[in-house]
Amino acid sequence: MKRYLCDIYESLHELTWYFGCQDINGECCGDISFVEYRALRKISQETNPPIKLLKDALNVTKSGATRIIDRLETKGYAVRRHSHKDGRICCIELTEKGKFTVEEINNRYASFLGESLKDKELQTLSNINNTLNALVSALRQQGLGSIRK
Amino acid sequence: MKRYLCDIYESLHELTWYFGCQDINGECCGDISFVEYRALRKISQETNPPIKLLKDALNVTKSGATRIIDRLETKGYAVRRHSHKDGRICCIELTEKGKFTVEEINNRYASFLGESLKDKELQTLSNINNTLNALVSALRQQGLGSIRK
DNA sequence: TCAATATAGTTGATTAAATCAACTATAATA
DNA sequence: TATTATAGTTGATTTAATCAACTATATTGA
Repeated sequence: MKRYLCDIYESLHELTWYFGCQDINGECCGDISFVEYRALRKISQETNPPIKLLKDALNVTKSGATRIIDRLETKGYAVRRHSHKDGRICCIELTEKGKFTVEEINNRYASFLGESLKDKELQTLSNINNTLNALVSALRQQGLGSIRK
Repeated sequence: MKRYLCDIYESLHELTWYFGCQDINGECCGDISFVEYRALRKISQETNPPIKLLKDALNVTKSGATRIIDRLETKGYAVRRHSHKDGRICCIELTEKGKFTVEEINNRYASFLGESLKDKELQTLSNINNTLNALVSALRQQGLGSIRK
């Protein structure tokens, strides 16, 4: 049991290295940083999320989130819209450029992954997928909420 | 195939969130940052690695690596030793405090993981482990070297 | 052998990006 | 309607990275 956990932890660390903090061969993100990419991804998965949601998703402070959006806005990847329902909230929306870019980067990572797994059986891929899903939902269940102000 | 890849990529992103960039409930690292922890881990896995190895492992520039070691040294987690074989190289060594700390943090993460998986069969854990290993070695094979100066 | 080149690491200056604390504005509540 | 809570922004500061120039040692090859 302990042995398995340590090995799994070890693997997760290494996976993290590949997917968690860096470009792929220097060609990931053009003029956006990795957190900015993560922000774009999150925005693309939600419908007009408020800044607070990004703060939690990215685990930064709210001023940190404000600034990430500032940067994305300046570079033309996203815009702030005022909420009609609640005047305090601003809803983040991707521009066309933002949508295009997040897709492009997603594809680059996915094809890197595809390249790595190109010799695997379909069954193996399905296994990997199921296993990761199980792992993710176990972790998600346990929580680990945002810890920043 | 494409579908699997996207899902897998999605899971990896989420795993990354849990293990790749942040503290666990604010209680991970005390006075060391996440990259510093990664550096400690790497040092603990090698025998007196030179700075260059850390630069590659952490994907930072060599001056970046120098500074990470500076910090670890100042805080008493590691020391530089001169190589006897090659005067240009300095070998990084963990102090007792460093060894203790990296173990402690490893355990904290592993037990977070263990908590999440506590209801799983041993067989399931074994599956997860095998699957992750397969994934990691596939990625490792494909490369993705350091891209910093 | 020794000049040229390569490698390992450090340092000063700069930049990027985060934090904190104080602030404005709106909404919820009692 | 006064109080409190929530969403977001801003100025000042801090952390930690980069780049370019540097020192020191090792390797190479004419």
